[in-house]
Amino acid sequence: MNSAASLNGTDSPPCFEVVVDTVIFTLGDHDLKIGLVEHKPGSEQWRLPGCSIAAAEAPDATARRQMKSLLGTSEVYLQQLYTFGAPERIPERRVISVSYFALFAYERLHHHDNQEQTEGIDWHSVYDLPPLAFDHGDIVDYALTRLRYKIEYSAVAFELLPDEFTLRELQEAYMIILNDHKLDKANFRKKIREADILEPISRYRETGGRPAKLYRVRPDAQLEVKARRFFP
Amino acid sequence: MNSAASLNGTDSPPCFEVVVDTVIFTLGDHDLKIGLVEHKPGSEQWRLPGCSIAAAEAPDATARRQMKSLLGTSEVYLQQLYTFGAPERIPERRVISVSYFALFAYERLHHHDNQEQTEGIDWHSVYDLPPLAFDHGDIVDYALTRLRYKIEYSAVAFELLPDEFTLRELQEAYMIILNDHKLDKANFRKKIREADILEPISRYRETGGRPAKLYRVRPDAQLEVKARRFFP
DNA sequence: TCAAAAGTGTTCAGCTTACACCCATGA
DNA sequence: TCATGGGTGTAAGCTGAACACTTTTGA
Repeated sequence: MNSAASLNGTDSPPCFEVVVDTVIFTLGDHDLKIGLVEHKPGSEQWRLPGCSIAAAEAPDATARRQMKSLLGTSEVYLQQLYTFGAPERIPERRVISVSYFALFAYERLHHHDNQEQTEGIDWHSVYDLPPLAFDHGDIVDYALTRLRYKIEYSAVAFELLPDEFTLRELQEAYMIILNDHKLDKANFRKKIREADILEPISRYRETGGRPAKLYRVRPDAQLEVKARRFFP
Repeated sequence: MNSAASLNGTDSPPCFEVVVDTVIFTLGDHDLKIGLVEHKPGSEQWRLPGCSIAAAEAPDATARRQMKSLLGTSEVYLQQLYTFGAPERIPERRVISVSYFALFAYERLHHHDNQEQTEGIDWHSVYDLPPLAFDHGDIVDYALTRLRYKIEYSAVAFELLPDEFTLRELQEAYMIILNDHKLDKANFRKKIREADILEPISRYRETGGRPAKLYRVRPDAQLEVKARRFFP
């Protein structure tokens, strides 16, 4: 009954399978979507794409390898989220999951070289998800919360947009991710202008009315905004 | 060379030792300190207290068990931070570390029943740390960053204070943690008052001058402050 | 009566919010 | 010339920073 024994490392420690599960976000059809795979073929249940960590591999590398395999590129914004390890999270197995989120521009799904690689993945709106296996619903909830926090003090929203975009498209990205469609256009634009992270390019996007100027992220932009103090 | 094989789980996945490493913060002697253990007896190197996850144990439970063992109580604020798993992080071993931070009121170190339990731990100022083994310096840096973020949008600072405290003591806690000793007294108090999370008790603390009213956290207080928007 | 520390009110600059307005294009 | 969406300026109100002030105790 002496728990100090295991603290001292005198027992031989147990051994675990460790996987990386990734919530891949993308923006398309005016919606925020994540990539899911069918849990069992033909079943109505879905799960996050997951991948075992290899023996001599860092978790970050596992996540990148997974993106390369699923999306055809590992040039994806990736961030570790949380490690889920409740013993009962997967029935009759003991798997510890290191979760990540990935941000991926929708246009790249249809333009990269080996398009067939993405076939295993189905895209589902985060606002209308099917039943998810295991604790993957919790992982998605957590990923969405963290994504919303993240876009408020850094500029990761650009990772979900094409290289060139209009200010309206950027604003729409924020509104979709935050699920808040009441952002004021004038104030949004002023903030973006003051943040000094975009530069206009000399082309325009055709819209229903006046054409919209196209912008891109300044190559030297400082995307991490210094956090203001909430409290006190 | 087909990475899809391991994605599909057809290979038998490798197996890892997984430990919990905890950065235990406390406030004392007008300083922010963390608990360290000697890496090897008599060496000048230190490390974070760590503990292997047991076969049927959630990582959170491992962290609580560790606190019970080290501090004599598991009633400690605990939060998971990040999972460090680079293959070279520990020479000649393969250990994945799920890191946590813990917040613990200093007074409890000297008042709880089995005081001798804390003997393995030495307390070191985060502003003057000895050399740390492995990647534990990175873990501490990250924990400190996260603690500073956390106290700015939630009220976890109280976890580091005794049950009863003066407003000056609270302000000092913030100044020490943020390493910013220029907080304005009047503005700090106004913020705290408006946050409506404290209640005065009818006793006072003797100080050098006018006695200071003692406060405690309101039992029904909403300690997580809703995040304001940084960006846009 | 003085030092020390607790505790409060007031001003001003800067930011957020709300909203009104003009501009450029296609039908 | 009208509908549509792009794009901007400004006034009102709120927040935060700075600072001066009063209060209560012990020496």
